[in-house]
Amino acid sequence: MPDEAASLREASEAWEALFRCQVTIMRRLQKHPAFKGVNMREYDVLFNLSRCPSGGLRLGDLNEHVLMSQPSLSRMVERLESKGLVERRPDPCDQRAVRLTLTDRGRELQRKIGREHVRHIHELLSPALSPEQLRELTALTTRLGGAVGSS
Amino acid sequence: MPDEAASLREASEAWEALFRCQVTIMRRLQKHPAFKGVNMREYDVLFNLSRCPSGGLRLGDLNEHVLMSQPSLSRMVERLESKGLVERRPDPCDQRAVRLTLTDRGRELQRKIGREHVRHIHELLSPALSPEQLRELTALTTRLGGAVGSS
DNA sequence: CGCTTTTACATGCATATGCATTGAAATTCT
DNA sequence: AGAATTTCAATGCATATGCATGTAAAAGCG
Repeated sequence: MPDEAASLREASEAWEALFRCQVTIMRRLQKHPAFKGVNMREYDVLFNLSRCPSGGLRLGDLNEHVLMSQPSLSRMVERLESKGLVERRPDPCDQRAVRLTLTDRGRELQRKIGREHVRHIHELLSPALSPEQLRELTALTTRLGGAVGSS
Repeated sequence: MPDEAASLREASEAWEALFRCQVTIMRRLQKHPAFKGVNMREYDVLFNLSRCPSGGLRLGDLNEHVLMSQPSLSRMVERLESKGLVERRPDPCDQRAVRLTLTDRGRELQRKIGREHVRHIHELLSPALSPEQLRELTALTTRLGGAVGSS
């Protein structure tokens, strides 16, 4: 049986390293000129909407993928709508709900920012980790996120 | 020579997985009752201050470890000071700078929250990854964060 | 079926955040 | 040394965020 204290430490060290790594990379990424008109949080919303079938995504479902309170997200979507990037329409199956979709302009902007963003990510990560290490990191974080999300 | 497109994809998939994993875990962690009086961002400041020699940390240096603008951090420190958790005193070597230290109350609070926080982290991560995997994740993110931070 | 409870999103309001800028001290340049 | 530039933190101001709550639709229940 493994030592309790060591187990606590291994977990918190992993989280600390993951978190700090994320902060460091995020600080770099969000300085990129691509995020001049739309910040990373807003981009993340556009990105999430771009990755879902044309039916659209409900606000609550979107909210699960984003680090933000429901009211804040509601207002951000409102702003994105007034910028003509997102469309909110009532869900036919549930009159309380709202279905969100990208407008054409929204989709276009997401793709444009996405292309530059991906290149920047590549510039930051590829010099640091080998392809195998990148895949290993992907596997570990995918597994971890999945396990925590469904528990 | 590796394929350019594949390399772009590997890097952005790794970042996407890391980022989403971080969001999922963070959403869980910040709901913990330990963060009732002091939120995670504030705790992170206390934590960073707890990890530095008694001389204190300069605002700008602290800012590099935290995902926040300099003015926001300046004001957060102001609030933490008015709560009696942090002390700001002029840096003897540089009259422009401020050196931040935890007060006794601040250190005590950080430790108290830290203990519960560590336990919660353990509850979330340990069922998902083996000790070896946790160490592997620590190694990869430490390396990545280090490389990006110093580039 | 009517009544209670739960779910999905929006709003009022206080507070936190970021951008642009300032103030002041250190560093650089000539 | 003196002027120009850079660096560190604080502040004005507009905006974004979160908490508590409101509104309305759906689900549960006797």
